[in-house]
Amino acid sequence: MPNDRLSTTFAALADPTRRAILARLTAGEATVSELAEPFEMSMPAVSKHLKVLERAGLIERGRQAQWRPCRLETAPLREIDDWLERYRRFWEASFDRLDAYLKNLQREENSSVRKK
Amino acid sequence: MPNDRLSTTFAALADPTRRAILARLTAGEATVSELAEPFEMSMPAVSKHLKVLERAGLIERGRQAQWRPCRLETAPLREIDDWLERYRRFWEASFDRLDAYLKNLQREENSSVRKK
DNA sequence: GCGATATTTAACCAAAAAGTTATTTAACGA
DNA sequence: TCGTTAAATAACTTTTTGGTTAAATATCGC
Repeated sequence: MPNDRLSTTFAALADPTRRAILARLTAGEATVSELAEPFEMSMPAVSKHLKVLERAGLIERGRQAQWRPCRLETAPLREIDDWLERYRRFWEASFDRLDAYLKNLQREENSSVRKK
Repeated sequence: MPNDRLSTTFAALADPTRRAILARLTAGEATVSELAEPFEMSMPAVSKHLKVLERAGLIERGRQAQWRPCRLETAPLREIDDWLERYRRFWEASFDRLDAYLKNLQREENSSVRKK
């Protein structure tokens, strides 16, 4: 919960409900009730999730009568994309991919053996 | 704190200490003490951060005598990169960038007016 | 085997996250 | 103005996070 921008953005994205809300908003604006509909949780809970997204700058809210339509704001996602840049070279070379693939295979084998 | 992979990764990245550790590891493997050195916090605290990174699959740890060298693992970052894909079209067209820029200007004007 | 070094684990604490229910605010429509 | 609908806020609870200090574990060098 540090308050620098990147931490706030990552924290906001570290919840599947909030990511689902963002995904829904790629289809266009939606009201709070519409956003809440797919989830088995109370409206105040959704309201809190929206506040987290808003404070992170991932959504903006307008006003139309008693509705507060939400829309997606991608600036913070762009910042994450920029942050990732530094790490891309570690996977973009194809030999790195192969290497990772092999390590992954190995790791999965190990863990399934352990689980037995 | 949900336990799906994306949430775990985002949560791990939502802390500046942990991101600094990852950044350090782009320069190569490092021991726990080496990683701890720049921070004003106890070793156990760093150890906990490393455990969070390890559980997220962002680092792997080896053994050399009494040292546990850590190295970067980028697979989870790749997953974030993939997740971002869906949102890229919202900022990649140049008119979107201009649009965002104008909205931003507007918002800043509004909020400074409100603050007066 | 013993002392030193590197790291983890245990036990604890304060603050924050994520949910609840009940209440309040805001705006509509008749 | 009154009832209804949409949403936010208040007050509260439980769990998680991120830190602490003190103790335990593992491995080296001798």
